[in-house]
Formats: sequence, C-alpha cells, structure tokens
Amino acid sequence: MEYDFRKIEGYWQNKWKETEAYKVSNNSPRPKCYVLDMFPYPSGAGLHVGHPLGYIASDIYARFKRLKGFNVLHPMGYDAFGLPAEQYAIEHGIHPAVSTEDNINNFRKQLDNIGFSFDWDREVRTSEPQYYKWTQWIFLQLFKSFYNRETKKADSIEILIKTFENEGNKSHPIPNSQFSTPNFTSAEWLSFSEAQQQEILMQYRLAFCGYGEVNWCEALGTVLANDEVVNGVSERGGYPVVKKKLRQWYLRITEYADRLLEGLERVDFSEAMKEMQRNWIGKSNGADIDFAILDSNEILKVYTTRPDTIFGVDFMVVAPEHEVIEKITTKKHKQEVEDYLTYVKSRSERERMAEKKISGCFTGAYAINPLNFREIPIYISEYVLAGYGTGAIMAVPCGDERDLKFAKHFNIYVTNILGDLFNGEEANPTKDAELVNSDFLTGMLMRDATEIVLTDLEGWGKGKRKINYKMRDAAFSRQRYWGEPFPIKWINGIAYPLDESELPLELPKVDEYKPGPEGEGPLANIESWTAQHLETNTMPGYAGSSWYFLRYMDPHNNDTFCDRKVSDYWNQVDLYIGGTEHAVGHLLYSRLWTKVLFDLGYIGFDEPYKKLVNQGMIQGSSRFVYWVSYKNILWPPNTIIPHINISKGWVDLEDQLQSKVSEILKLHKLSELSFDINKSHVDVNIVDGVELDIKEFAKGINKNSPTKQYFIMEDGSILSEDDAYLGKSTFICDAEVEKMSKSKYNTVNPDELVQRYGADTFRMYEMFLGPVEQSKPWDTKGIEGVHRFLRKLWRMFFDELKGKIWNEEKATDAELKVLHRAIKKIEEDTERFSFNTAVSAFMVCVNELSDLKCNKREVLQPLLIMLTPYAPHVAEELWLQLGNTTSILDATYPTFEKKYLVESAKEYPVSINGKLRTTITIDLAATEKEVEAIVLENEIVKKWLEDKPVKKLIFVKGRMINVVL
RNA sequence: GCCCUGGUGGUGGAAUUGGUAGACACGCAGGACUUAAAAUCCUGUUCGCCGCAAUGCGAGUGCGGGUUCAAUUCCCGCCUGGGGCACCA
Repeated sequence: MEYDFRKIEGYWQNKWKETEAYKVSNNSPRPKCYVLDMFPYPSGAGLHVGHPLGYIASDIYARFKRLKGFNVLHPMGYDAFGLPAEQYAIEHGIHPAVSTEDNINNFRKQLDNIGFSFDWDREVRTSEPQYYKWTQWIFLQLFKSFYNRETKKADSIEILIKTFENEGNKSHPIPNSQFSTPNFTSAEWLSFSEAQQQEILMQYRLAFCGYGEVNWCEALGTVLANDEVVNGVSERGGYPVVKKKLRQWYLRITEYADRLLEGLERVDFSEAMKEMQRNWIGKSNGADIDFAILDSNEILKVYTTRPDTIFGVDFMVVAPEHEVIEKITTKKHKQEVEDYLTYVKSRSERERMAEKKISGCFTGAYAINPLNFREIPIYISEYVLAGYGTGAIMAVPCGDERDLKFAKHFNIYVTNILGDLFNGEEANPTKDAELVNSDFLTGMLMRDATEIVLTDLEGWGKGKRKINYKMRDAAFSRQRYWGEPFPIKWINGIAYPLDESELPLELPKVDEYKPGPEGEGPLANIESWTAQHLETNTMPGYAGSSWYFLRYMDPHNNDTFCDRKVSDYWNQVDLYIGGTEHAVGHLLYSRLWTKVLFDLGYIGFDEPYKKLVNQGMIQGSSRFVYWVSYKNILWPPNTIIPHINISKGWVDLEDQLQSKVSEILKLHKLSELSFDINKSHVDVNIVDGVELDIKEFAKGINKNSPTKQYFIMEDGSILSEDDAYLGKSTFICDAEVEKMSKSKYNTVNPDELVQRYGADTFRMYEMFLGPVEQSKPWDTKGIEGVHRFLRKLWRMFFDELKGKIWNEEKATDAELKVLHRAIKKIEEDTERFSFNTAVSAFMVCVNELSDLKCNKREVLQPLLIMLTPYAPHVAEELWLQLGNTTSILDATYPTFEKKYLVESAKEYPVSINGKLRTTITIDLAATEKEVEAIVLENEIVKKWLEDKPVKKLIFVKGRMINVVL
C-alpha cells in the first residue's frame, strides 16, 4: 500500500464534514481556547501561498489545544465590505454583492483544500444585513454615549443631559477646546434651542460628526483613498488631487488614549507591536504657550514639550492650514504666502512628512517671546501639521534638526543655549545641558528649568501645562457605496438615530456607483434614500472588523450581537494571528470598541486579544528575462522583428553579446543595429529554480505578432522559438525578492501545490519555511523534502511489497528515548509557535526511528497523535489502519516522561582561551576538582598548554569547559 | 522624514537563559540498487590553507568598534532589505 495522499485527503475531508468533526459547542465542561485569524478580505485574485501561512499556524495550534483537552473555537469569515469590490463594480457594472459572493466561494474552495478545522457553521460576512444590523447597533451605542472623564468610562448621553440640566457642563468640560460655547450653566442649557443642544451633545458623543479633509479629485468627481493618490495625482488617470473639507463621522478614540495605553500592560503582544501602538498614541507632556503678535490682537498658541528651551526660540512655524495666517500676513508677503498655500494644498500629509527639502515662507509678522519680549519672525511650512498640538511650533534650531535646517535655509540667526554641546552644525536634542544665553535660567540644567518656566508662564497666564496625544479621532465615514449605512437621519441639520427596531438599515440597490454631488457618496444619488433624509456616507472597512470576534461566539443570535453568557464563556481571544500591517489600524479600533462595550456592560472584558502573534509576509521570488530593444528604428512593413531573449550570464558580456545579436539579425537580413537591454518579469511558474522552461515561455508568445523569438542560451548557443524544444543548453533567469503580487508574475497558487503534493505536505512545508513571525521569500523547491518525510513516515507502517509492517513488540530504551525527546521538543515548540523547528523535530524523530528499524506501535502511535495538528489527514488514516475506532482528532496528547532522557555523562566542549580545541566525555556527577584534573591530563589540552600556567578554569556544569592561559 | 523589524553556507533556516555556529531540509557532487528510469538508500558538502591522515591550522553569523574567560546573542556607530504612517484591508 502506497501513500496515496489524494485519496486519503479527499476521504477524510468528506468524513470530517459528515461527522461534523469541527462543530464547536458553547457548552462544554472542558476549558475553552479561542484561536482566531485576522479577518480576510476576499479579494478577486484568490489565495496565494502567502495567505494561508497564518491560518495554518493557527490551525495547528487549535488542533494541538484540542488534543490537549480544550474546547477550541476556531472560526473563519469574511471582511466583505471594501473598496476593491466597489472599484470592480464601477469598471464592470457588477454589483459588489455578486463579485464578493464569487470571491468568497473561490476563497472557500481554496481554504477547504488545505484541510482547516474551522467551524463553518459560525462563518460571518460583514456585508450581510444579519451581521451589519449589529454593527449599526453598536454604532448607535457609540452615538448615544460619551466619555465620562470623572469615572474614566463611557456612559449614556442621557446621564450627561441630566447633568447639564442640573448644573451645566462645569463637571464635564467640553472635549473640543475650539468649540464656540465652551462653558454653560444649567439655565443657559435650558435656554438653548434643540439645535444648539444637539450641537453641544455632538461634541461629547463617542461617535460624532465633524468636518475633515479628504483627497478630492475634481476630474473624477470623487474622493480618493490615500493609496489611490500617487505623487499628488490620482492613480487612475493622473488627475490633480486637492484637499477638501467634508462632513465626516468620527470616533472619539482620543478620550480612550490613556486606557489604550494602560491596556497594553495587560496583553501579550510583542514589545515591537506595543511600541508601535504607543508611538501612534503618542502621549507627551508639555505646555501650551501663548505668544502675542506684534501690532496685532492675535495670540499664537504653540504646543511644546520643551518649555526649558524658550530662550532658544529663533522663529515660529505655523501649519499652512492655520487660521491665523490670514490675519497676520502683511501686504508685502501676501502673494508669496498665497502661492505657498496653493503648493501645499496639492501635497499629501505623507509627502509633507517625508519631504527632505526645506520649503516655507515668511508671513511678515512677528511674535513676541513672553519671557524676554524678543521679536520672533513667523513662518509657514509644510513640516508643521495642522492636526498635531496647536498646529504651530516655537522653533529652537540649536536643539532640533529640522528647525536648524529651516533656519539655515532662510538665514535665520541661531541662538545657542547649549554652550559647548552645540557645534553649529548639528542640532542637539539633549535634556542634560547646562543652559546658557537663557536669561534667568542660565547655568541651570535643562531638566530642572522646565518646571520653573512652566510655573512662571502659568503664573502670568501665558501658558498652561498640557498632555498631548499625537493620535487623532478616527475618521469613521467614507463617501462610498459598499459599506454599512449609518442608522442616522438628518432633519434640519440635526442627526437623529434610527430606532433599534428599524435595524438593519439595509443598503439599497443601485444601478450605478458614481459619486454623488459635491463628493458625497453614491447613496446621495438615490432619491428614495435622500427623501428619508438618511445619511449618505457609509462606514469604513474597520467597522465590521472591530467586533467580529464577538459575533463568532454567537453568530446566529437574532436578539443581540452576542449573548452575554456566551461571551462570558469564550471571553478573550487566546491567540490572535495576523500581520503587522494591522498594528495601529484594526488593532486599536477593535480594542476601542471592546472597551466601550465593556464600559456599557455588554461584555465582561475590555481587551479583545490576550495574545497576538504576528505572521511575517511571504515574499515573492521574482524571475526576470533580459531582452533586446532596438534604438531609433522604423521597421519597414511586413518585417519580422527578431525578439531576442538573453540568458543571465550574457548580459554583462557586451562585446560578445553584440556579435550574438548581429548573428541573429543577419538571419533576417537586417543590418547591425544599436540596442538596449531590458528586463521583464516572467511567470515564476514556468521557471524551475532559475532555469526558464522555454517551451512554456514560447507558448505564451502571440503567434500573430510580427516577431520571432530567439534565445541566447547560457552556453552561448542560439535557439529560435521553432527549435525551443531541442538542445541541452539552458536559459537562466535573473532573480529578485519582491512583494508577492499578480503584477509581478511571482504568485504561487496553493491549489497546484496541494494537487501535486497534498495538503499535509503543503501545511508542513509552509511551516518548515521558517519562523511564522518572519518574512521570507517563497521557494517551491524545498517542498520535496517535506513530502519525502511524509512518505518515509508512511513506510514505517506500510511496505510496498510486504504491506503492514508495524508490530506489537515492546519498545527498547533507545526507541523510547527518541520518542520522548520528540514529545518534549514538539510539544514545547508548538506551544511557543516555533512550528518550523517542530517540523524538523518530526524529521529527526523519523530518521532516528528508521535507523533503529523501529516499526513498533508503542512508539508510532503517540507519534501519530503529535503529528495530527500538522498533517491531520495522514495521521487520521494511519490511526485508522492501526485499528483505532475513534477519531485521532480527539485522541489524548502523549505525556513526556523525563526518565527516558536521563543521561549519566556529557561530552563537554573544551576551549582554550575561548577557542574550541577538543571534547571530553565526563561523568555528570563529577565535581569541579575532578573535572579540572581530567581536563588538565588530556593530551590535546596539554599540547596547547605548553607548560604555561593555567590562569583560570571555567566549568559550567552540563555546559562547557574553558581553560584560560 | 518618523516609528517598528530583519540581515548566519550556493538556498530556506537552527542555535529557547552569553556557553560546541551551521540542527533539519533544498541544491550540488560521488556511490549502491536497476537493462534503464523513477523511487529508495549510503557518503560528502561554511570558506581558505597544509596534508597520507587526523579531533591539523587560520578565518567566519551585513560592516566597524567595544564589554566578557566566552558574543549570532549584550553595548555604541554605520550600511542595507521589509512593514506602517490615519480613506487598501
């Protein structure tokens, strides 16, 4: 009986389906374990080998935990709303729901191939009304809540209204400091119109409406996503893009900044991941300082984290969006300022931050330093962003590199407050300098000065301590069709929530996906929609994915998003696997939603993910073919143009290449032409390693084009497309590691590999490739080794001639040692997500057992159980063949027993001065003295000692010995 | 530009707490079995040097320094690949 993986895998996949082997119950006496993959977006391109990497890892872990006696929830579903489907609809007229459904079916088929243990009864799709009903419901909870700074949690807006009625807003200051009515009494509140009251409440709601800038493309009449804008123009068509203010929904995530920071202390994410989130939140301690403006009543408020440097301020910079510009710009500089603002309007925030070149312009106005009354010029520059701090900075060139560059560019005098620590060339951001040129602070350490400046400024009413966050409130609307509609009606400019009984508010069918007037979403084109005064924006991609992990727990509940008893049972996600690209987007948003739902009492935990593992990207290994293009040639009609492909080795041999090309041109009676060498991607699937399959390559050539293909082979021979099948010479491609993508022709489809080697081999190979967390290029070649391993395993049970060869004999100590070493290693490695080393431990185990000629059930059966998470199909098949009547999926994981591994002696590495010179086997019970004697008697050690005295002998028991001379 | 992360043989990678660098595979070379091939098995494989041989000698984990009896691992500086930077998901 041979290893017929196709038959085995087909059989068991059906069997498991029939027996509902992966159905998970919400009621179980066993401990729970929740293993989750990041929500996939079902793209039209289908799966490539990079996608299932995380799914395989989580599947192995889920199956492992099941064998260890846990009730494991391991669901899968689709983040089905999104821009690509809508773009596809615009281009092909196919409704996003239809293309999404197709994509999902394709995705599912591909996933099923790989043998995952997902409980498909729990599948969710964010674009289905039964699902987004609850996304809308949660949105309403956000809308009807505010962040109570006294209790530091979300509360019902009704409580806030009661408080306003009784005492105004004195105990709940308005979060928006720019708002026109910052303070009001109970009497004032009661006197406000409904519109005024609602406008005020909007400043408190966790989901609120405001105005924000979007990428507006006039020519396309639409708002563009950041990645649809390239170098300031639209990716499609290359039309200019400018910023435009539109009404937008936001989530007040800034109120949760401290709790999002605090929560990081309680979750098991990598330090790097936590660091990224902390940096994103960007909490800083500093001060707002007011600078008066010369000959003006305006005040310029700046935020700084370094009040101690106030005597080093040589100029001010305001963001181009700052409203003060208009008021302070002098006549003389008006034109210059306008030109600059026009330039900035075309720049994306990303471009502005990344720009190395200094740009800016002087307003003609001067600010006055509140401490020494010095007059300081006010500039505008794109490197100051409107959204951060107050949108204005005090520039201290001796302490900040960007400020220094700016000062040099505009020839601004640089004050040195750092003394010797500033060399005039490089800014020094130290906090430890002794201040000079700093009036009454001179001679003081910077760290100490901060406090004094703050106290002074506050005393004079010129400044205020302030904690600032880089994080901004999260924009929560899109001017798009394919997303959740907001359950909001606008009447007389007031947003009214729909009643919960009106949910779901279903997305209406449309015939076209064109944007509405003035950049509004496509919903604005639907009369029946606008007649009801419904909101025309839709929710962004992260709405549905911010809470999906809760829906998996209770996916069919029609009464609530997730029954509290059920979420109490499943609780947090124990293991979450996904890419680092979600570090600050999805992860922060879902943490926010979880905290709000917790505050409002709907769930019992405030962090969604207990442990997070980041999977690395599988990169593509691209292949290139070099080819010749001719310079300045007008081809006579009916000419056949020789298209010449060059094998890699010839590319740099210019002279010889010239004669090869001439040779080919002569065949076509063409004279010598000058040419360039180009490089194009070639489909990796027709390249074996780096060797091009010319036969396949020639098939792809358009027979109708007036060209004829030639190949300059690695050995210098020349083949034409007609004799491409002949000859023993090879054609070598160049190779490069790039992102895996269709456009680079470097995608590898898992379906083909599964077809060729089986799902078990594919699963193990994906793991064998390297650590899950690490990015690595895909190389199909190594898959053979894993496949050989599985066949070798099979042969321990079945011989081609003899059939069954396992036996019931008692295992020897040596065999049990091999087994238990494997149990220890594989269990530990699986537990710590080191799947690649676990696979190699399987290999080592099977290699050693076959060296021992061990075919004993006592050893093989536990091995099969350990293999189940990695290669479930073959494990289940062999398990059945061994005569077991229950499924291996629910077998008991073997227990490691130390007694089989006990050693009495150790082969110690012996170094002389840190260099390994020999090894000596010594009894582990030997004392240091005994060891020393043995080592110094050793011939090789003696040779190196050459009678020199031993300075020191380092002996680490069970580890190593080092003799120091 | 800012934040995060990686760099070890021809290739993917291993070395879990500072303690024998290169486990396990791929590839390559040689051999066995076979009429032949496939499959399988065995041997070798970091580089350089010496050699009849060895447990010989030297170098070696992106580059340059440092700490240590001992550094892929810790520290400082640099080079370089990848991810993110708020409307891709």
